[in-house]
Amino acid sequence: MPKSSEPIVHLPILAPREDEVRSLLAAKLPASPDKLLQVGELARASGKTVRAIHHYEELGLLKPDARSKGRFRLYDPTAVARVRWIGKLHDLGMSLAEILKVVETWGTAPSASRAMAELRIIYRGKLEETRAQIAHLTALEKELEASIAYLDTCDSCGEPVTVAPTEDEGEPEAPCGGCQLRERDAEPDLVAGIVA
Amino acid sequence: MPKSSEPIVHLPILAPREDEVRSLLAAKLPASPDKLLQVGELARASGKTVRAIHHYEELGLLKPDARSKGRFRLYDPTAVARVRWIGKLHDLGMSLAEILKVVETWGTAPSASRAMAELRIIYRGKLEETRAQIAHLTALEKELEASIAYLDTCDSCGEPVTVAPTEDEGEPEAPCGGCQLRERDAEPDLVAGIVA
DNA sequence: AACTCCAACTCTTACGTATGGGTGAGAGTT
DNA sequence: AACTCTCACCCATACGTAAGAGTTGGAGTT
Repeated sequence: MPKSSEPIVHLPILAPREDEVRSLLAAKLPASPDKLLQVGELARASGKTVRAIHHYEELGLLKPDARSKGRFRLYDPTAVARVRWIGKLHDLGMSLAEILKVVETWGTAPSASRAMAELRIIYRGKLEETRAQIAHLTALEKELEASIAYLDTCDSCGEPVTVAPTEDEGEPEAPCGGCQLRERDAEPDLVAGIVA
Repeated sequence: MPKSSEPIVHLPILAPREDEVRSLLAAKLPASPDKLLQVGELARASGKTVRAIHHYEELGLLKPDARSKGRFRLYDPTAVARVRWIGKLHDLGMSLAEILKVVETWGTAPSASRAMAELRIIYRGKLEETRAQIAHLTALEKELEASIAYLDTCDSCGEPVTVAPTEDEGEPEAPCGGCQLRERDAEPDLVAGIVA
C-alpha cells in the first residue's frame, strides 16, 4: 500500500510570531509543530493504559487533537498533563463522571474567573473530604497498631511461644495463662471481634 | 440436610484441654441456653440488612449456629459482635475478601499462638498499606492546597474579577495579564491539567 | 528514489471482571 | 401477618481482554 509519507498534520517550522503566545495560552492548537503522540506514547508518558485513555475518550473526558490518515489517534504533548490531571482527581476519590462535570463546567463557564471560582469550590470540597479520609485512615492505623501490640504481648507472655521457627508443628497448644487471665475489655476491637 | 446430632462444637468449660483452645478460638458455642436470633433480628441488632448477612455467609464470613426445623437461620447472640466487627473492618477500608482471610487464618491455624502470629502478619501488612495510603492522600492534600492558593491569587491579580455577580454575561473574557505572564511551570498539576 | 516486508502498533466492537450488596419471585415457616 | 427460604438477575465503576483487521515507519533491496 502506498503511503504519501505525511502524518497528516505536519507543518514545517515557521517563524515564531504572535501565534506563539496563543500556543502558550491555549496550547491545544494542533498547529504547533510539536510532535504529536500516538495513544501508546501518551499512555506510557502518563502512566495509564491505552484502554484507560480510550475509556476517557468514550466518556468525553479527552479528545485526540488529530487523527492520522489511518485513523490513529494523535495527541498534543500537553495531553500528558491532562491525563495525569484526570488521574490525580481520580485518586482523590472523584469518579470519572464527576471529573467530566468539572471539565464541562470549565468549558462552558461564562468567563475564566468564573471557571476558576467554580474549580476552587470543587477543590475546597475535595480538600475537606481528603482530610476526613486521612483522619479515618489514621484511626485505622491506630487500631492496627494497638491490635498488633496486643498480639505481641500475647506472644511474649507466658511460654516462649515465638513467631520464629518454633518446634511445635501440627499439634494445637493451649493458650498461655496470661491470655486466659487477661481482661476481655483490654482487647482491641480488631482482636475482640474475632476471638469473641 | 439433617444435621448429625451434634451442634458441632459443644463442650462446657473444662480444664484447659486442647478442646479448650478450639472453643476459645472458635468461641461460637451455640450450646448456651441463650436465645438464638433469627436473621432479621441479627440484622436489626447489628445494623446490617438481611441481605448483607446472607452475603457474608455466601463469602464464608459468618455461619448460622443452627437452623430451625424449617431451615431458618439461627444465630448465637455473639454473632451481633461478629457482624459489627466485620462492619468495622469494612468501614475502615478492608474488603470483605481481606476480612475473610483474617477469619480463615484464625480458624485454620494449628495453634493459638500460630493464629495470633498470622493475624499479626496480616495486620502488619494492612498497617503498611494504610500508611502508604495516608502518605498518598497527604500528598494530594498538599496539591489541593497549592492549587487552591494558586486559584486564589488568580482571583486577586489584575482586574477585580470576582466570583460575585459580575456584569459580564455571555461573552468570554480574556485571561488577566497576570495569568499571561505567569510561568506555566508554576501551575499546580491540578490546575495545569485543565487549563492546558 | 521507489519498492517490499514485517514487527509493532492501533482500530472498533463487544463481552468479561470485581465489589457489595439490592430487588424481586415464588414458596414455605412461625 | 410477618418472616424467611433459595435462586437468580441487576446496579455502577473503571477499565481488562480478546478478536479480526488495518496502519506505521524503518530496514533491506532493487
